[in-house]
Amino acid sequence: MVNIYEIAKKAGVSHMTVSRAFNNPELVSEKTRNKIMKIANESGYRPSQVARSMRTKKTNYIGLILPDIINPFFPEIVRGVDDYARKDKYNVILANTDNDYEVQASLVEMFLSRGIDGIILSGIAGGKKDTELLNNIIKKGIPTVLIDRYIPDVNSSYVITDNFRAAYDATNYLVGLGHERIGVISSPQKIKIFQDRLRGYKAALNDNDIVFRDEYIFEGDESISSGYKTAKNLFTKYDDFTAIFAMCDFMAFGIYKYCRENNIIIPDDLSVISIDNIYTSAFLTPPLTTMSQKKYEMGYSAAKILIESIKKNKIPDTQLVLKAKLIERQSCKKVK
Amino acid sequence: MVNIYEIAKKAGVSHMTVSRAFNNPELVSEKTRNKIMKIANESGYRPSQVARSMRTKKTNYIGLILPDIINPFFPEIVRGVDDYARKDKYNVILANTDNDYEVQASLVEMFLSRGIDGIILSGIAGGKKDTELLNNIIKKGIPTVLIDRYIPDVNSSYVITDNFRAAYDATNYLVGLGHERIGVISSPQKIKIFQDRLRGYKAALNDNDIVFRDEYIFEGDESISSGYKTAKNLFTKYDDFTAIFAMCDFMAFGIYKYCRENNIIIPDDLSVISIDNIYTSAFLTPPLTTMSQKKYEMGYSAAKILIESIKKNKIPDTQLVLKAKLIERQSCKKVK
DNA sequence: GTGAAAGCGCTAACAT
DNA sequence: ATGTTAGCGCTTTCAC
Repeated sequence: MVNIYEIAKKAGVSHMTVSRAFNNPELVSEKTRNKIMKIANESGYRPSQVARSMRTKKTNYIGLILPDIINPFFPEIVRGVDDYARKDKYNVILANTDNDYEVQASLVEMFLSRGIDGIILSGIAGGKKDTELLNNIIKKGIPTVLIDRYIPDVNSSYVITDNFRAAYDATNYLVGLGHERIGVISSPQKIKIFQDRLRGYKAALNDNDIVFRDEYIFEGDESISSGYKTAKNLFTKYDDFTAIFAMCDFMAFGIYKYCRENNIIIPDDLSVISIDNIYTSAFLTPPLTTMSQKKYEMGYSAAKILIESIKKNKIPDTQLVLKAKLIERQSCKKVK
Repeated sequence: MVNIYEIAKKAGVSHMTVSRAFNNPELVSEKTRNKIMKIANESGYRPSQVARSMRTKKTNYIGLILPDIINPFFPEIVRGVDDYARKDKYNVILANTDNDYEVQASLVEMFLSRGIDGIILSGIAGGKKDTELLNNIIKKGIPTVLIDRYIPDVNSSYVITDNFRAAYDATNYLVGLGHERIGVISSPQKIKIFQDRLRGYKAALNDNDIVFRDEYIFEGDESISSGYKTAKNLFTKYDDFTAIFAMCDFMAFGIYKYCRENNIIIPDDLSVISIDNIYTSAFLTPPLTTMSQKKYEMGYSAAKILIESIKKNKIPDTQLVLKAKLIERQSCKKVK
């Protein structure tokens, strides 16, 4: 590939003038600059980012680590990250982990070896190993922003949804529709944000003078199949719930499946609300009422926080909490 | 960051021995190697990929350009690409274009400047500008593999679905169920693969002695809203179709929406089949019968083809055509 | 406004 | 099995 010296030679200037013409055009006389640019264009010259990174110790890459891009929760986040990053001439390196700690750790190593400028960690599970990993990254001074989930004991920058509020609002909405017996299809309570959601549910019941019952909580994971199985458990044990609050859309998808197979009509026999608003939840029958998480904005803001602090050469410390928004569709109905 | 010379010094060897210990361990005595590795670990040494790339002219990056990761067609492709790439210690740089030619072109420039080793182009629209861009890339000798869409006049490597066959099978399936009046909700016929699908539809009718009628083709784009609008057009003009073949799942989603709003019951009043099998089409009511494209495999194979040819230092020339598979769910029904 | 020298961290090529 | 030298293409620093 043609390099800076060739251009310099053709233009009759030193290679430094060429470098300046690209990086600090104001330091080069207009005439010289135009000449250089013309020659560069004709020669198909492109500054080598690799060589530049070598000197500057900046690569303009950010690493984006997430469990699985196939999960419809993530694509919007990725899009948000990419959109902000590209505006600032950063590129995004994407990598899936399937929540495997070993993979996560080796990715971090790989990223460091590649000299990436910062990391966005989305959907980190939050176990002991994860905490260790995150602490490690922070100790190394790599700018890092968490998305969607945070780890309580670790002082890191993050962008998350107000999970307490989202669950509170969802529950409150059901109560407003007259529901009192509201089951919960819960995601793992070992994960902080789901604890927050459960607290929101309890608080809403409490504020409406409805007694909370532990037996109404049915815990699964975050998959459609788990939603299905957990719904089955619930209906095997009780048949008098008028509504279910699912902690994520995927779990609601599973509930839909169970109901379809068992002739339970949503919303006539059962109201369903959840949290997420993934792309296709609007196309279920009936369209799913859900608390929409601002996924795109989460990605966009996380990239903004990360890149701004990279530029200032400091560790990001912003903690951003976004409100979820009720998307009223047709899976909930008034009772009595 | 600690470099190769520091490790060399601590280990009492030359920097080349350290380099070899990492890159060609068999050339270093076991004793020396162990010593080096121990010191490297303790010092937190990681070879700099940037410096390595500088010398070797290989970055182990591949660029993945696609219209929009939010479109559920793409995440599985991305996952396939990432899975293969990472096995070979490559990383994927992801970028969205919204089918904007300018963005595509500037991305290619950016990638070249970054010295990426190859490009995967997914869902390229196929207009004149796109053809120009692709020709340009090929002329520059950048290893490139297309996914999902190919450009007929350009001799490039690609991985696509057998679109003719997919449409043929879909249509044939409907005919087998007794349908004869089958409308088509088509994606843009200026795009080659959709022409292929239309040919498949025609061929299946022909083979079953059903006359093809041009008026039965209703063209939209590839969005849900377009599916809705196009379905509306169709039903305004005709009310006696027993089945519709939609060229992509998104269009089918739009049809579902229209039907729900107009009390047309799928599959009792209307059978619907399409092509894609995106993640959530199984969760529509009724679950969508569709020709499943092997999206993950498309991504995986494209990465394989690309990376293998990068390693052999040649331009990829494999053209891979994958069969779509009928996923029989509940949106189609026998007539009469 | 422009240039010369040095060096970022590594590997290729050659030497021992 | 190990070492020496040179140089990849840039930017930083200092000089004019």
